[in-house]
This record gives sequence, C-alpha cells and structure tokens, in this order.
Amino acid sequence: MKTNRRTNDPDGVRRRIVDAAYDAFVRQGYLATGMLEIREKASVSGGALAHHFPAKRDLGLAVIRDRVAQVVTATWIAPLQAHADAPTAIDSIFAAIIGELTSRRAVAGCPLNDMALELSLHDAEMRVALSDIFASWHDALRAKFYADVLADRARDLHPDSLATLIIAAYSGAMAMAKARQHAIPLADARTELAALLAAKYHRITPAG
Amino acid sequence: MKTNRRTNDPDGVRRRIVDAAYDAFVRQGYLATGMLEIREKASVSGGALAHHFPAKRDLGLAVIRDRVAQVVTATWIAPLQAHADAPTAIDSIFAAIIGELTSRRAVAGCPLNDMALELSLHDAEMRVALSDIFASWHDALRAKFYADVLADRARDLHPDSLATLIIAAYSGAMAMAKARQHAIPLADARTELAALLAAKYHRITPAG
DNA sequence: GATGAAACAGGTCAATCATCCTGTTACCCA
DNA sequence: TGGGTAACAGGATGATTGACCTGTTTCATC
Repeated sequence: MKTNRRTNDPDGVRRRIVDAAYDAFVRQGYLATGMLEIREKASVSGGALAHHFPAKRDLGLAVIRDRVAQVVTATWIAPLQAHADAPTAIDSIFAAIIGELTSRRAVAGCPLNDMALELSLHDAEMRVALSDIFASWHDALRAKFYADVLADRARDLHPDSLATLIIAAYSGAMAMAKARQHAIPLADARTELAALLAAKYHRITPAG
Repeated sequence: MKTNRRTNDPDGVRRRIVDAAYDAFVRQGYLATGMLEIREKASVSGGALAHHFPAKRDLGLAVIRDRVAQVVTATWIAPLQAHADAPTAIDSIFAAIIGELTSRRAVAGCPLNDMALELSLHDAEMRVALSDIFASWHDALRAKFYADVLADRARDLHPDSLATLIIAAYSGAMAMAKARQHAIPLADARTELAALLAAKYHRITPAG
C-alpha cells in the first residue's frame, strides 16, 4: 500500500489538535463533537490523533488545562493585574467582551462555564480541573479586592464573597446572552456591577 | 409472535416519558442521554416512545416547555409573588435552594441554565424556547422590583438591569456550585445580593 | 357492530461513534 | 552506522445511537 510522507512535528500536531478541539468544544460542546471532525479540522490522521490522545477524555482534559485556563487568564486575571483597581479592571473587561460579542455573529458563551456545566457530572477529573480554574479566577479577584482595601480605596467589602458575585454575575450573564443571542444581559450586568462597586469604593479622583 | 397486552393511557405514558427525560437531561445532559435509557426509565416500548415523540428533538422541546418552565415558575416566579417584597423573596429562594443542595448528594445545577448552554447553539427552536423562559423569569423579577418602587419600598433602582443581575448571579453561582460540588458559591451570592438590595431598599421596619 | 384512527408492542436498520490495529517513517543515542 | 523508539499513516471494528417499520390492540364515532 502507498502511504504518504509523514510530517514529524509532535508539538505542532498536538497544538493543532488541541486548537481544533477547543474551537469545536466551545462552539458545539464536548459530546456533540466527534473525533473524526477534530481530525479533519486539524488535518491529522487517525494514527496521529490516537498517538497524542489515546482517548477523547485525554483530549478534553488537555483542552481544559491548556486552552480554557489560558483564556481565563488572558481575559480576566491578566487585565485584573494590569489595572489600578478592581472596579476599573472589571468594567474594562466587560466592555471588551461586549464589544467582541457584538462584532461576532454568534454568541458562544464563556468556555469555562460551558464546559463546566456539560462535564462536571460526567467526569470527575474534568470537574476538578474546571473547578481549579474557577478557583484561580476567584483567587485573582479576591486578591485584587483585598489589595484595594489595604490601599484604602474601599472599605466594608468582603473580598471573598464579592469575588464570587462578580464571577457568578459574569458567567450567568454570558449564559443569558447565549440563550438570547444578544449582548444585552452582559450590558445590564456591567451597569449593575459598576454601580455596586462604585458604592463600595471611595471616589477615584483625589478629593480636597 | 406473542405480544404483550398494551396499556392504553396516552397522557400517563407521555408524562412518564417526559418525566424520565427531564430527570436524565438534568442529571447528565441532553446529548449524553440515549433514547433507550429513557425508554427503560419510563418503562415504555420503542413504539410508544416513537408515537408520542417521533424524534429526540421533539422530546427535548417538550421537556423544556413543560418541565423546565414549570420548575422556574415553581422555584422563582411563584415565591416572588407570594412574598411581600423582592429582597425577602429572593433571600428565601436562595435559602431554600441552598438547603436543598446541601441535603442532596450531588449538585446538579439549574435546569434552565444547563440546557440553555448545551442546546442554544445546537437547535434554534430550543434556543427560543429556553430564551422565552429566561424572559418570563426576568419579567417576574422586573415587575416585582417595579411594584416595590411604586410602593415606595425602594428608590434609585433600575428594575430591568437589576432583574438581569439577580438571574445572572443565581445562574452563575449555580454553575460554580456544580463545578465545585458545594453550595458555598450560592451562599456567597446570597450574602452579597442581600447586602446590595438592603442598600437600595428602605428599612422594612417602620421608622419613627 | 362496523370502521377508521389513535395508541402501543417489539424488533430492525443504517449511520455514526470512539477506539484500536498493523505498517511505515523519521529521529535519537550509542 | 545501526538499532530502538517515538511519531505518524491509513484504515478496520464493534458498540451504540436515533430513527423507523410492520403488526396488533384499544377507543371513539356513527
């Protein structure tokens, strides 16, 4: 039998597989995506896919730990640390997401939230991996709120439960936006959260 | 061939099918549930299932429109109308859910949220049906807030966006609770929402 | 009490799914 | 430079899926 020349690029092939799988999982879900579809999207043979990821489960775990965690870091954790205070960071993050959703044709939802709801009761290891991402997200927000309290930018503020509320409001608004296929719920959540945080924080502009 | 005597009970059979499907969809998801599994859980033959629901899609739509809508009404809309004001109603709803989750062994999540995230991009008609439930939920909350403003129980309150925030915070906290398999995120959200609403509302106890 | 339609029984079927298998080729190290 | 292993290629396979099909029985209606 005639067999094509093979490309020897383990890292590249693996990355192409995980990228294709991430796109498919986010757009249509883990269970709705077939291995054949991922093969075609990534342009890899069945043997290559089986070599890097013996089971679909392994691919799911890789997507969660590599891509989903990275997206949460890039979208939330890094901006949080880049801005001066939590309210400013949160509002600009919401603005960025809303702008991205409006320009896109379909509202796909939050990757972490989507996969968490689909897989938490389906696979214990995936559940833990997803829960860990939620935890690191929560930690980053809590730390930012705590830093703001220490710097006397705010008071009477519970970093822990407030961080939970921010994540929950964002995730839930994303779910509503996905069902409605419109960014309005996110805009509403943004407005309310901004007002809530403004009430807890002192004026940013230095008062005389 | 020998065929068993059949039970002639259209409504009962249909209800058993929808009940079994609802349980399975909430526990493990729509795609993860097979028609055979539903048949066995509902104790109906393949012919009966095909007669009432020619395609799985039809069963999914029936579950959404019958059961999911009913659960949201029973859990949120009815209690909202039963309590004197929105904050009291919301807090007692959260308390009930948290109590139920704690007593149960597994945190299954919000049925509406779960199915919305799984099916919104998968089937347009289901997406609309789920979006309609979100809309009726939102309407009930908005109306309650508006009534409270009219009755001068609160002011400087935007019923529309505040209703969105409540639903989003609840849905998101449910998702976090499902990933973590613990009710803590819901308790956090409850605390923060109660404080937020208390700040917007006048004291319930009549002041001198 | 004849008749047409609805309600059901039980089994079949093609398609799709994830997985795995046997070869073949490139790379690494001694 | 030779041998071992990782990195692929290209199918094959058995299980499972949703859908469907042919009978049979009950019910409503006249």
